[in-house]
Formats: sequence, structure tokens, C-alpha cells
Amino acid sequence: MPVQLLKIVKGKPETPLPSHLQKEDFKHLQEGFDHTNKYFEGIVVVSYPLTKLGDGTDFFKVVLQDMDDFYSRINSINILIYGKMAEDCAKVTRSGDTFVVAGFKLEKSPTAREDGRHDCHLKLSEEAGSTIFIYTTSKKPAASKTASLSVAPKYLYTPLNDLKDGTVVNLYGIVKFFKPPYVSKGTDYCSVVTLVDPSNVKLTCTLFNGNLDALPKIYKVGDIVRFHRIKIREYNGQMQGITSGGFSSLTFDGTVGAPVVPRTSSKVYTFMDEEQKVIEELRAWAASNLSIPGPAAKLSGVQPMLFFDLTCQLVGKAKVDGSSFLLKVWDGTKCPYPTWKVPVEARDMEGDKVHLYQLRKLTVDILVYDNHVQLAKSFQIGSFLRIYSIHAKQVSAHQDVSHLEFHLHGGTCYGRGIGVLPESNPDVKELKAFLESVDLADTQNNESMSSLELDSTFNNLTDHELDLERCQQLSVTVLTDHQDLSNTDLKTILNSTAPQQYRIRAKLRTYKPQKLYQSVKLHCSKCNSLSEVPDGDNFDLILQGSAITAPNLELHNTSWYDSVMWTTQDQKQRKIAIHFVKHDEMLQQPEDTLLMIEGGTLKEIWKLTKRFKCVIPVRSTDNNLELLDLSVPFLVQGGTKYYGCKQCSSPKPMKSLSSIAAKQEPSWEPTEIAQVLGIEPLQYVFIMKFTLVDGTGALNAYLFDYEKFFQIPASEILTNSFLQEKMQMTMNMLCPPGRKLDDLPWLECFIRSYNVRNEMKHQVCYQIFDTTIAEDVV
DNA sequence: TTAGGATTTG
Repeated sequence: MPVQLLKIVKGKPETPLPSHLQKEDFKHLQEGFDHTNKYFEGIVVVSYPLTKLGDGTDFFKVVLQDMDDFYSRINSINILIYGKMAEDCAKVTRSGDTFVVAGFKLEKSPTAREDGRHDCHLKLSEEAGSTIFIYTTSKKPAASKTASLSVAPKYLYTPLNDLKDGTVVNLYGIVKFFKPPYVSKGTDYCSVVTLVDPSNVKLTCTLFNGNLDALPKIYKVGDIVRFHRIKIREYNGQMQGITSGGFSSLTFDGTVGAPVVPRTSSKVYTFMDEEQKVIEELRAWAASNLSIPGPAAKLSGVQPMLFFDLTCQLVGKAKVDGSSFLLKVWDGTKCPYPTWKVPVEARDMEGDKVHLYQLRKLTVDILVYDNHVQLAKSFQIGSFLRIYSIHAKQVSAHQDVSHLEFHLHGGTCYGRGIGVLPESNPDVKELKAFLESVDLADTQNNESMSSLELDSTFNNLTDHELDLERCQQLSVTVLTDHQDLSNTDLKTILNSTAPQQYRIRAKLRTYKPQKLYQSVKLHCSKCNSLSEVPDGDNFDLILQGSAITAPNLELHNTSWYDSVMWTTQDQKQRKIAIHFVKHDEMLQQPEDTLLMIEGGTLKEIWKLTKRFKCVIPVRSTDNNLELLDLSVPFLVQGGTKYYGCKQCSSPKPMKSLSSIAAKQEPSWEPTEIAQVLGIEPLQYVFIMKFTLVDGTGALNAYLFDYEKFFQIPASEILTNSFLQEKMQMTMNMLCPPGRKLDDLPWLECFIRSYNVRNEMKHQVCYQIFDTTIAEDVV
């Protein structure tokens, strides 16, 4: 029978397809392939009315969507059916049915350019010996002969590039932007969500509901949502989604490898293996195509003048005035800047007084305004909040002294708002564990409290003023050793022979370089050479050069790594191969995985380092995978590029890494990786020249510091704007711009003198050592 | 109905 309707039982056809038929891939529907005994399967996404051609032949056209590669740019194909077969099909076909077609004739499609579908179409007719099997999803059979059909309901999901005005659809999307639910000016809560999917089309949805719980539980950009029955409308020339009757949603964590557990308030929902597969596909697509922000900032990482999201616990709350409300929160870390305390009467502060006092040095005050007040009032003390787009406002109160204020301004621009996170949220679990581990005695003296001290919690103490005063009298640096030495004045040191060690008390009159990023160099501890940190342009050029050679397929998929390869769709048709190193024959979690990449660009490598633990750019030769030129990093981990010394390294092929992969718990430490690869690693170091004065004389001392002096790793400074800011603040504290010598703070340092001789001259130089910035300065 | 992404100016 040319057209057969098949009954579906438990998701499978009751009658199997004839065994001689084999499935044909969408991409193999090309001229030149033999399609005898092959079938193609797809879902009917469009069916046209039955028509008659000029010669009186019946004609029926449907569009089938390839479900194996649902998110390819081209994933649908025109099916043209003629004669009696057209008439039969037209009677029973419904959108969403699965069509299996065999015995078709393949031809170039004259409409491919205009309809964006497959460049071939399939022609079927009884005369040509074609067969069509239809798995119908319609509950109401279209023809009497199918009256016995029973099928599970099946949802059809529309890609975002295929949305039509006035329709109600089901869809999946990755959250690109969202406003957490807020109180609208009408009767409902409102949440605005912008989605994107692998068609690369965006859709902004405006969702209303009187019940906060009925809106999608989105916690961060990158979450994945499934919307059912969302209405599509055109607004300002673009498609827009809006809640319609029966709207429901599921939200999933967008992290690759995270459990696929839907967040929803619905008691009943469908979610099956197929849907799980879609979520996993979307996660994978997002991981390599979208830049999903990394972990949110902690209070210790707040950057002045910027906006940030904070996951925190509510410790106290208080009404301030009609348009603002105070939330006192903590996340277990200490903000490195002086922060303001909003003056509030103790009796107005809701929260556990003892807890508020104990945490007083770790809590920050966040003042929320206008539309956020109503929501803020409703939060329970102790609950976990995510506050989106807090403004870290830098306010100068006195000369050279500033503090940070945290405001959640009115309005909902940029997703500004507050959401309560459930205790089941992984970020909350992590935060709770961290808060429990915080040793309060570590950050403050945990003395017993008097009522007087309790009151002082709410006084507007300006800690930073006290800090400044301390800096005027005490030293802003401290010694880490040799406390028994007494001070020597600079004049005596200048008149002495080298080498010797001294303890000094001096002021920093000036320092070089003034542009702090210029102070970072690379140092080889073996040959003692110093070199500049290569710039990214050079990295990119070398990557481009290495991308010319195609990956060697013989080196793919070995016992210790799995490989994937693809070709870019741009004109260059660049081939990229990624080799994921396995452990115990298994792939590890992305955050534990080391991968090697061939043919990638700087941008692609950068994206991969956000997801994966280590990325090593490589190239293939006839026999081996090898490192690139040592002008580029031999390893990129987190934000840091690790370089090797060109003089002291003897690079080995990448297979040397397999010895680390085989270890019990490979930690992928850069030094260990360097060692097995024959690389002498270069270390990032700060090199600065301090001009020190003490009233008896002036001398230049070099600072050579990996981390100890500034308590900032030199390896991280170039990629971390917070650390740059912190270092600048430290230097401003050591040497405040525009101050008279009298007003400069004292530094206590150890210096050592040493001789530098060449043929022409002899010089005594000085180097600072065993000295660090005082804890309360940084 | 409400909002329709695109930082307050406290």
C-alpha cells in the first residue's frame, strides 16, 4: 500500500518499517547518492492544499523538517507528491505528523534560494513505486480507516527564526537577557525575557502573571527555558512573545553537564528523553556559540563605579523613607573598599541583633529604591537573594578618601531587580557552605557585647578615616621577617659597601613605571632572563599561521583523548580540531578537562578557557601533536597565559601529557604540565623602581615581586581589572598623588644592597625583600 | 491592563 498510516504504541510504530529500508541522513539527500532502499524521515511542518496541475494530475506538497539535526541552518525539505498518492496523503496529513518517504526521485529544487530549504526536493508517486508511511500525532484521525489510532500527545517546537505573527507556539530558548519578576503598574507581576536559539534569532517575551510563582524561574543568563503556548505578535517590526491563556514554562540550568531538572510551578508537565536531548543540545550549542557570563562577583571582587549581580543572604532590613528601603546582606567575603553604612535607628532594623553585630564587618548596606521597595519589604530575614545590577557608586567624602555606596536604583533597566533563590539552588548551596565556613574571629575580634556596642553597630563609623589616620603614623608596609634588626637611615646605607641587608623606614617619593601594567614582566628562574609579556596580536598571527595546515586525522581519537573536528561556515572554511583529554577512559567535567585545539582563533580559545580548565593550542605533524612556537602560551588556564622560556625549554610532543592524564586525580597544574612537556615556565613578576626618602638621603630600590609585596599575583594582573584597580589603590595609598612629603605615609622595608659591575662601571643597587603591604591598607 | 531590554542622578 503506497500510503500507510502507522499506529504508535509507547512512542514506537506498532508495525515496523520493512527491513530492507535504511534511513538516509538529511545531508546525504544529494544527487550522486544511491537512494534505492533508503528512506527519509521528517516531521510535517507545512502542508499545502491539494491542487490539480494543468494536466489534471492531483498535486500535494508538504515540507518535512529533519529532526536529527533540528537546529541546523537548513533543516527542511520540500516533498512533492503526485496523482492518487497526493489525494490519499492530503486526506490524512496534519502538521506535526512524522513522514517516512521511500522510493522517491531527487531533483534540484528551483525554489531553494527563495524558501531557504534543502537545495533538492523529493518527488513521489504511485507510478514511480514510492511509499509513504505516516505516523500521525493527531488525536482525531482525519480518515475513517485510521479510527483505531491511539497516540501520545506530542508537542511541536518552533525555532525562533520560524515564528509567525498571530500564532501560539511552543519553543525552546537560551536566556540572553531577563528582568526578574517585578511589580508592574497594572495588576500583575511582569518579567521580560530575551531568548536566542541556534537559529541565532532573538525573541523578547513579555510575561505577565498575578502569581509570582507562575513566571519562569530564571536565575541567570544562560538558563534554558521551554515555553508552551506563548503568543507571538509583531511589535515595532519584530516578533515578540507574550503570555497567552495556558502559558506554562520550564527552566533549566544551562551549564553543560549539570543535572537536567526543570524548575516549574506546574504540578503536571511532560518531559521526556527527547526533551532532555534538546536541553543537552542547547547547552552544547550555547557553550561554544554564546558568551555566557562566568561566576558572579563576590563582595571581595566588587569594582567601583560598575554594576554587578550579587548572590547573598539577607541579614537585616529597614525602612529608610518613602522611596527607599535598606537591605543588609553578606556573602562571606569582605569588600576591599570602605563601604557606607546607611544611618538607621537600631529599633527600625529588622533582624537578629546578635547576628547583625557579629557580621558587622562583613555585611554591606544596599539601598533599594522605588519599584523595588515593595518586593524588598516582603523578603524574610535569612533568605538567599540575587540582586541584579547593583550600582557600586564611588563617593568622595574627603580629599583622596572615598567610599563605596551600593544602590539598586529604581526602574528595571538592564534587568535591575531582586529575586529570591530557593535553598535547592546550587549557587545557594555553595554559598551556604561557604558562609558556614567563615571564621568570624578571623575578620574581627569576637568580644562579648554590651548594649553600648550593640548601639554602635548602627552608628555611622567611618572606618576609612581611621585607616587613613593610621597610615599617617604607622607604616603602610610590614616586615615578614628579621624583626630583630633596627632601622638604618638612608645616608648611612648610601655610604656603605655592598652587599648588606638593612631595615629602613622611608617614604615613597615616586615610583616607575607609573603605568602599572608596564611593571609586569616574564622571568625565567633558570637563566634569570626577563622578557616583555607578548601581546595578543602576535598570538593571533601565530594561530592564523598554524591554522593553514589542516589537522592530521590519523592523530584523532587515541586512548587518552577524544577528538572532534569541524569546518567553519565562513569563506575561509577553516578546520578546527579539539582533543579532549580523558581520564580513566572517560571525559571529565568541563571544569576539570584539559583540551588541545588545532586551528582555533584567539577568540575561540578564550571562549573555551571560560568553560574548560586548560586549553593548549597545538598543531599536528605527520606523527605527533606538538606545541606551537614558544612566542605563544603553551597553556591557557583561567584568564592566565603561561609562557615557556625559549632558551631553556626543549618541547616534547603532546603525548607526554598522557602520563598526567593517567594519574589518579590529574590536577593539571601548570608547573606539572610544563615539566612533562619539557618547558621551562616563565613566571610573571612585577618589576618596579621605588625612590625612597627618609630626610637623610634618597635611594632607588628595585621591587621584584611575584605576589608577596602587593599580595596580588603578577600572573593575574593583566586580565583582572579588579586587581589592577586594587594595585592602583595600593600605590595611591603608598604614594598619594599631589601630597607634600610631610603628608606621605611611612613604609617599613627590608632592602639588600648588591654590586653590579661591567667593564665600564661599578654600581651598587638595592632591592626590596621580605616586605608586604599592611593588611588593612589593601 | 501591565511592558515592549538598553543603568540613577537618591
